[in-house]
Amino acid sequence: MELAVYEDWKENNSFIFDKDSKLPVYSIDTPPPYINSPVHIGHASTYVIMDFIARYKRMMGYNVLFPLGLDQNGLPIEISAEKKYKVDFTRIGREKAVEYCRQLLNETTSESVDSFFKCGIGFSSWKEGTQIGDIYQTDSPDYRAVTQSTFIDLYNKGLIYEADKVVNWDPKLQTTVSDSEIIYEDRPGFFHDIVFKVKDSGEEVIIGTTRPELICTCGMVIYNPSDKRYQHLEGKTLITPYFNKEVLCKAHPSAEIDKGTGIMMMCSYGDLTDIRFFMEQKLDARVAINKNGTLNENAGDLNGLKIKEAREKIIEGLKAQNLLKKMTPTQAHRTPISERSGAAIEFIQMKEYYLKQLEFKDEMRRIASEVNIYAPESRQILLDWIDSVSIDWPITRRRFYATEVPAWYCKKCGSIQLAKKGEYVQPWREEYKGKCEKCGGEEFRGDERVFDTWFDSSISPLYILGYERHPEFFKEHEQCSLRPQGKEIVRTWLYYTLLKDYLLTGKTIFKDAWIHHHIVTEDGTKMSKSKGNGIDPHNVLEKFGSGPFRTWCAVEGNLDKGDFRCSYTRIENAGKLLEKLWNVSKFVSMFELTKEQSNEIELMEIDKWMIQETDKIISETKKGYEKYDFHNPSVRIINFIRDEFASNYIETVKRRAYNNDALIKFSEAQRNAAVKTLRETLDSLLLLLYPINPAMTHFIYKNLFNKEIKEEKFPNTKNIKSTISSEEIQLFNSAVWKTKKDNNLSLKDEIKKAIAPKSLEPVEIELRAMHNIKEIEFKEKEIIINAK
RNA sequence: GGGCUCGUAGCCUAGCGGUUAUGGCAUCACCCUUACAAGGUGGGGGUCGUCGGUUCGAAUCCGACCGGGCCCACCA
Repeated sequence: MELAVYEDWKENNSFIFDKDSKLPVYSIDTPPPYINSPVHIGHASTYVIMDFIARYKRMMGYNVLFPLGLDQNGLPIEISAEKKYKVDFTRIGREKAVEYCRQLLNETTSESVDSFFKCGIGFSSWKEGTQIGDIYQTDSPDYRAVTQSTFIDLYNKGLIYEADKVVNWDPKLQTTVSDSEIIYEDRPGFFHDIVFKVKDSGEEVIIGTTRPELICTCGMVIYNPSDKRYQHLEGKTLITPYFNKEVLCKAHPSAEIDKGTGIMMMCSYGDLTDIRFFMEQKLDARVAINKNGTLNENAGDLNGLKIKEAREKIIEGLKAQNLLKKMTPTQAHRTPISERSGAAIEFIQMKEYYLKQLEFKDEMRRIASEVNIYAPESRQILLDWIDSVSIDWPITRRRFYATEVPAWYCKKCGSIQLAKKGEYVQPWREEYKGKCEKCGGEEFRGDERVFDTWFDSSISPLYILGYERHPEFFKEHEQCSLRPQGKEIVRTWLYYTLLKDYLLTGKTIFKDAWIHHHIVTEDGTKMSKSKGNGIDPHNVLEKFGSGPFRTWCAVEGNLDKGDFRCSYTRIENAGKLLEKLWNVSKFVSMFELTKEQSNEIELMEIDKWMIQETDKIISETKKGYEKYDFHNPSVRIINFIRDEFASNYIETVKRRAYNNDALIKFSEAQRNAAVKTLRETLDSLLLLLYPINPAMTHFIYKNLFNKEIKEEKFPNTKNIKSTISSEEIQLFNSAVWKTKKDNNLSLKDEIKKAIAPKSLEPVEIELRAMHNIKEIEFKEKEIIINAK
């Protein structure tokens, strides 16, 4: 049933974004999921909550831009293509690699798009295209052209420079590897105790190392400042064994007293600590490892040997000179390993482009404080990250399926030639059309590098708002209303977006950011494919439908405050809450008013009470929804429907609505008032729940009021006051029910006498009719029920 | 190792200085009452992680510790 509703909305482009509309725009920078992996329950939940936001904002009169993006760039695509077609990209060449990626993407049915559809999400559009609101792909020429044009702009602003950088290098696959692809393994190794000599005294200093072949790159020897054993070496010059080079000895806190011999040699590019050390001490890094995993001329007679061979050779050499004291096996030497090849990672230097960020840290702090972050606690993640930024942003990678650096270099003078803005170019396979601006040269080398994935994705808000492509629209709506995203990518996606868009436009790109936590398993641990403890949204949708799932997303808790625990039972239980709404609606739909009847209304006190209570819940809900809090309002609404509306109000006015009781007769106007209040209250409640449960509320609304709920506005308060206290009426009804129960009476049985609080006096007739009370007396606060 | 965050009944959650701690799920008992048994009504269940401190008063503020979770880094 609900799928038919969704289908209908999709067919009729019900939520299409009209960029020429006069309504205020509310724009959502929806995170583009990777399309080649199925939707995870975590994705499904967060997109559902985004849909709550979009639907609520539409009810508030906004023209909501809620586009779906599909991320089709980068490593995940490359890896699955390699796996699927059983090819090795480093062997087959770039042309073919890109073709395989394209093939993979063509063959991938957009399963995730279908899942979002079945969740009842109302994106602005369901068709792919380049108009504002359309489904967009991050690998489309349109998107990539914008990415390239931002590079050109930033380059021309002098914010991008090229510099040498140390990269993770996989010598086996011949490629750079990103940090996330590195795993650490405990590999057995050896501590080699080798002998350094003090230059002036000839004193022997024993240093332990696991990488003796890197002695040639040793730039300094350090010990801990509080280590008494070595203090006499401060400032002395040591001679390295085998290579006989001079290095300085200094105290430095990164040497630990208990490790090895307590004194260590710092080599360029043994590991990342070394790299940082060299930068800090401003030492010249001497690179000894080639891309193919062999040592170079810096390694003296080890030149040309593979790392392993070099290590064996130098050990022999040291032994011969009696400079190797002993080799101690270490069982747990944590070694960085390439996840894909199993090869030990080496660190080598390569030229990369950098985007300046260090000089904008203060500006970024200001921007971080300007964005409204929900929940505010998450702002700290961003601030902490800004504080810890210590190098400019390296934006280039040596990969295949990503946006290319739009640059060529003159073969004659080496100067850079940038592509024209607005065109998507692939310099690695295309010729530069033109002459060198500097020397008039006509031959060029195309840049072979591609951009870091965050360089692409950090323009998503610009892209969806028509940057560079729909200038008039962008000019008017350049601040994006909302960035919804996970907390784990605050330091990447959120930070880089704020940074890059500030550098491009000088503005704070987002008004609000909603930072969500994660969906975890029932025992609070992370869902992971390898453990097989995940919950598949397809199963959930198949078993229960989107209604219970969406309700669960709303009532479970505040996803911006902490993790959700997920299980089938929890979702199933959430679905039960909807049953009440359905039954209540069935009851209310039994009563209708003709035009004449609705003009003849005499509100009784209990009706006023219901209207007053509905007013309260409308304002509370609005307050919550404004803060992207759907949990507290939805729980309140559901409780309200059950406790106040169904159990108390409906039970009380039931007889008045039927008005066919032989003993108690109500006037026509009084009866009409009950029906009107029933219908109007339900109307409001359905509207409040529409963002959470669009299909069910749509269905009821259509049947009951014959109107399209998606075109309705958020309900207004009526400002009617009542003297009845909610607490007292609920307590009184409860007391009667309990007395009957305690006395084994049926609910129809008679109560002889009841004493009720004074405020309930206006409801006397209805209370008597409802509970079958013979005599009722009103006193200040008391409730006494006499059954017999 | 560094940082962030969270510990409230079997499970989840509200409260975040002031009567007897909120609600849901689960559990137990009773009930086909003309919207509703995929339901209704009622009940039981808590030393608010532990230990100190501030205060007339602490779940709430401060400190230490214990235990989850996440992010980052990973050591000659």
